[in-house]
Amino acid sequence: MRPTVHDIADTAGVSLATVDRVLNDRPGVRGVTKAKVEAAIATLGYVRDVAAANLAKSRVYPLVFILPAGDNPFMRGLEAEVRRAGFHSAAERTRLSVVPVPAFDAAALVAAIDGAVADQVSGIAAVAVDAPEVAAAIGRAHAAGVPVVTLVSDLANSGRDHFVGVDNVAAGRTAGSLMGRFLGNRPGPVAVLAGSMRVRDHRERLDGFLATIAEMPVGRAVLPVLEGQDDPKLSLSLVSGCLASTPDLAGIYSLGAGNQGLVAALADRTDLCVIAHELTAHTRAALETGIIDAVLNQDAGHEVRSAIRVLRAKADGLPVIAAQERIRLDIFIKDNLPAGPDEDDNN
Amino acid sequence: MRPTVHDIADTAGVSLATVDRVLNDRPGVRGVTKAKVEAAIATLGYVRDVAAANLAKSRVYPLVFILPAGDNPFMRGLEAEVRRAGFHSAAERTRLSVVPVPAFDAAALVAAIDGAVADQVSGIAAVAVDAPEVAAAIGRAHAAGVPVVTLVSDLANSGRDHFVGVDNVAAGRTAGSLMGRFLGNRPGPVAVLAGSMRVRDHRERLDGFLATIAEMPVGRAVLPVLEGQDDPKLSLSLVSGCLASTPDLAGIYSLGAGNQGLVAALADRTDLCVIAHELTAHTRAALETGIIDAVLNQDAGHEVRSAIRVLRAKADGLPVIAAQERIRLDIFIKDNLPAGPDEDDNN
DNA sequence: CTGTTAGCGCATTCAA
DNA sequence: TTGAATGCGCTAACAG
Repeated sequence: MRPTVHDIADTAGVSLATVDRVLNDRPGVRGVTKAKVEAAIATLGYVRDVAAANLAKSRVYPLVFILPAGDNPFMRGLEAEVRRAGFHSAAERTRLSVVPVPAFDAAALVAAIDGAVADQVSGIAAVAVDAPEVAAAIGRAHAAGVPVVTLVSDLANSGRDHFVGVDNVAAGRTAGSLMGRFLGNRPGPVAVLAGSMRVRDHRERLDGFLATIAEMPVGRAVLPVLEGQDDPKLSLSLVSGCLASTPDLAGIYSLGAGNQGLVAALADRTDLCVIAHELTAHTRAALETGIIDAVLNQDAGHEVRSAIRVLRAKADGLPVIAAQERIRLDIFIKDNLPAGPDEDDNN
Repeated sequence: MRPTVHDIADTAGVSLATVDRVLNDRPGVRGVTKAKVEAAIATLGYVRDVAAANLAKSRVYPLVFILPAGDNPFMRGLEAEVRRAGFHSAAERTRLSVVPVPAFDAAALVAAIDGAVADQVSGIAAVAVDAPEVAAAIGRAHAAGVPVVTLVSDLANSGRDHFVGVDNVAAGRTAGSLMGRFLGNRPGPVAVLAGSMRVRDHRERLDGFLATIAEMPVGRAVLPVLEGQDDPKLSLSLVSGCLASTPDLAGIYSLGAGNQGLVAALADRTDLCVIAHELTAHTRAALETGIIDAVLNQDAGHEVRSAIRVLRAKADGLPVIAAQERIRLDIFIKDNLPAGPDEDDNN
């Protein structure tokens, strides 16, 4: 059997309580005693049974996810993943809740953050809106000892403890690279559809995309960004207008919002090279029919689980293993589409 | 707080032991009593705390991974992931071990399987070799009540409980699709490098690839398969020979073995479209220098963790959630390469 | 500064 | 057929 706290207590000649103190480095242990215990730990190769530890603690960790309301499919997917994680969170002794706030509404986000702090939660995950008052609220939470992670869209200089999301510049580069390869030497400009240039993740994706297109051997123009405000109708009309006014359009890069309008505007035009972000019912269907050529995706399930792990670690004052919490950028084409509309695992 | 067994016992007016009996549906409970308890469980919305249950059981699950020896980087990566999982497996009360067997050696694999069964392990994960005696050994293990999962390469009709790995036909299709798009209307045949056509996963990948290439609007010839036997030198000479004898060669698809020789043979030829399987040090470097255009990957970490979950579930007689255990096929290009040589999470 | 003791939620002997 | 009591490995009062 694996060594237990009793074993180290015995071989170190101390009591359980003392062992526990050095294990959780709590104060009130003499240097020599501590050394003895640590020696015993080392020689026995002790590893703490976290399950038992959590059981004994019987502490619960109320974690709150502050997510944009509305019917953005990706955000709704995130929420679904939180609920799914909540189901299994029993063993982890976490209590998950979701607080919806109007999208792009800095004031509402600030209120939600302050509210969570007032509620004594042990961690906050929020999709950041890029505004100074939001940074200030995050700062207050941090000052109050409540760990905060930004989700999907980051907010630097806010004092957030961690960012859970993909490298959006790399995502843009990936899109540009695929677009360039798929188009080959076919002439014609490409268009870009964004939700809003006021959100950081979209800006970063665009930067990466433009840089890669510029590096291509084949020169290619990028039309001015279409801002669809995540509104299906507006997105549809913008894309339709672009198609009408640019007969030689070769491709479209959708930064992540307005995919429904985009697909509607394209109808059955499979001749363009279209690359979009986020795998949802709309993009999946369009991928299958050939309207969209590739979808770049961040796995909402992985993000939620990573956020939970990070918040718990921060709440316990434990270190975060950065390499383990890196969120991958998935590339999907028609042929490697995961089977169901249901998402995956683990992790 | 969440309801516990005590709460059920109280509201049902029975003892803990009785509650436990119906929870784990063990014999020795009258129908009426059982009904009362089940009613209490339902009304209270009880969910069992698995961590506490495992702690109380203090049962350990010795699981053995039978992996091909040798220096195939992917297999060594798998082994590394088993060790990594073993580190965290403490909380899961699993005891992981790795048994190396010579690659492609059916007899050795059979011996290893029978040995594990003799050792009373509670589960076996093995990279299957496609041979009847292996199927028979798996059948014996199954008959002895030891669950078996095949890893990476499957073996149907063997009675294995589950297969952990990617859909290799879809993987081949993905490769063919990318190859076709990247090449566009550039003329020239493509070559295929395999380890051996005797392993099922390679055969399936080839099938998918050929099918997709055949469906392409641009007709394209596929040269006879080069079998490198997972030997760097042989692979190198085969590819070199092919390059010499086929000046208009447009692309190469590497089914998964011999990437080191492939990269060596290509030297600094970045004009070919090269798609390979498995992200290793060699393929990663070649992706960065442009020798390889895309790498298809199955995440070894996910596979190992999935195998563990499945074996534990089988050992406990619990159902496996198929959707949750599906292994994804990752596409990597230069731009979405994960940062470190170190792998990830979760999960 | 260190040790004793009593649980956390569940499984499991051993009695009744 | 049912129940009482004990312990899994660890944490946390509370004493000393």
